[in-house]
Amino acid sequence: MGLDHGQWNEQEHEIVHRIRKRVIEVVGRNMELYGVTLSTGHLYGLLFFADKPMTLDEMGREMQMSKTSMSTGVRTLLDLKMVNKVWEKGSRKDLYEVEYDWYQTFTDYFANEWRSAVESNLQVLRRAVKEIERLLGSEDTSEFARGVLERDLEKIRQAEKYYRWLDRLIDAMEDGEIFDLVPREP
Amino acid sequence: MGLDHGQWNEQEHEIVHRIRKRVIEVVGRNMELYGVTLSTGHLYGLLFFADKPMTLDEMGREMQMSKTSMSTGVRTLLDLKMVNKVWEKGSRKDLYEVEYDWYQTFTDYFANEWRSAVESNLQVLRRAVKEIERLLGSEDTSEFARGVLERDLEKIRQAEKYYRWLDRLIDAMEDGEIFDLVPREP
DNA sequence: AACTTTGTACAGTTTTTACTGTACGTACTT
DNA sequence: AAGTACGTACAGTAAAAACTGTACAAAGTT
Repeated sequence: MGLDHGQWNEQEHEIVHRIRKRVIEVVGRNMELYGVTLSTGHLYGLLFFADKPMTLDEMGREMQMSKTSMSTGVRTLLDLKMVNKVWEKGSRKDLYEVEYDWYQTFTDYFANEWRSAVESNLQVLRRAVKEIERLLGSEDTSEFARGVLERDLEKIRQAEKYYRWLDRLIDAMEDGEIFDLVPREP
Repeated sequence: MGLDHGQWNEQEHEIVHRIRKRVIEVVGRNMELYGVTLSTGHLYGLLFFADKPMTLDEMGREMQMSKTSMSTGVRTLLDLKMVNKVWEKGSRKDLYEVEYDWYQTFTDYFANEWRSAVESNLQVLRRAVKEIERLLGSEDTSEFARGVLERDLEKIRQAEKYYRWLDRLIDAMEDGEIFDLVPREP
């Protein structure tokens, strides 16, 4: 697990390895909530315990997986801002380490993933509202169609309200207001 | 799309169908954030516009999919509390309709999915902390191992803090406190 | 009690996703 | 300029997930 075997005995190494493995396992598993693969979650766990930034080759060795997989895994985590690329002079390999500010990770996740979902939804909903309103205003629309359209419109309006709320919630996460309501531990 | 063709002309039906389809498409797509399949997302969209609770057979007909798929899809949505089972006397089929309170849906999602993730993580982390503390207290642990263990312990403690925060955030969602910070629209 | 209808378990198939190995472009070294 | 090391694009393969059809248990009807 990337630990120097020279300076301690095999038994101690085993114990640390076992503890880490269990933590990595559960952290990795629950990362599926962020929509990442189990193995990408494990990669994250590996980086979490690494005492220094790691290269793709090192990750591949530890994970017993191809460098290609490490490359794609790391990129996923970069997109989620869960790991950072680190520069170290002298090395021309790319180095990566986890973002240890998990509050930041959490709020970034919403700012990235949820925001774009909310925006695209709102856009489509607004367009649908417009179109329905146009139809309701038209002479040619039958009474029966009016009924259907009005019910749809009401539903869509409700959905819009919800998405606007979600948008504001994401704002509150992005600008840290959320920590007024639910404070961090010191 | 489950609409009675008798009472309006084909053209009107086409228009409504097109509008709904676009909304269903985007709602369904973004439901992948909740970890559900695209087709389950579409099923949700279908139910969203349905003017009455639907049976599995009706869903299958509309979605052009097997009843088995509808059964599993609906169950997924039930687990997420995104649809409700509805009773209607006279019918011995199960009927389902969407939960229109999307605020509720959102907070339930966190209360269900995220809560269990947080709890399992905390449990494992606490256990790891205990074990590390025991090792640090032992005479047999080498200096080098102490260094490693102390660094791990610090990381795990940070993680614990974060999860406790998340736990409180989920509390705030569950009991509606979140709406004090980010109010619903009237 | 025999017959229907309904929902789902299960096995098999198709589709999608994850993963690997090779091949190559870029950039640094000599 | 030739050589080397690095990351990733791409194509192929392995693994996983989604979906279907059949079969059957449970509950209702005749």
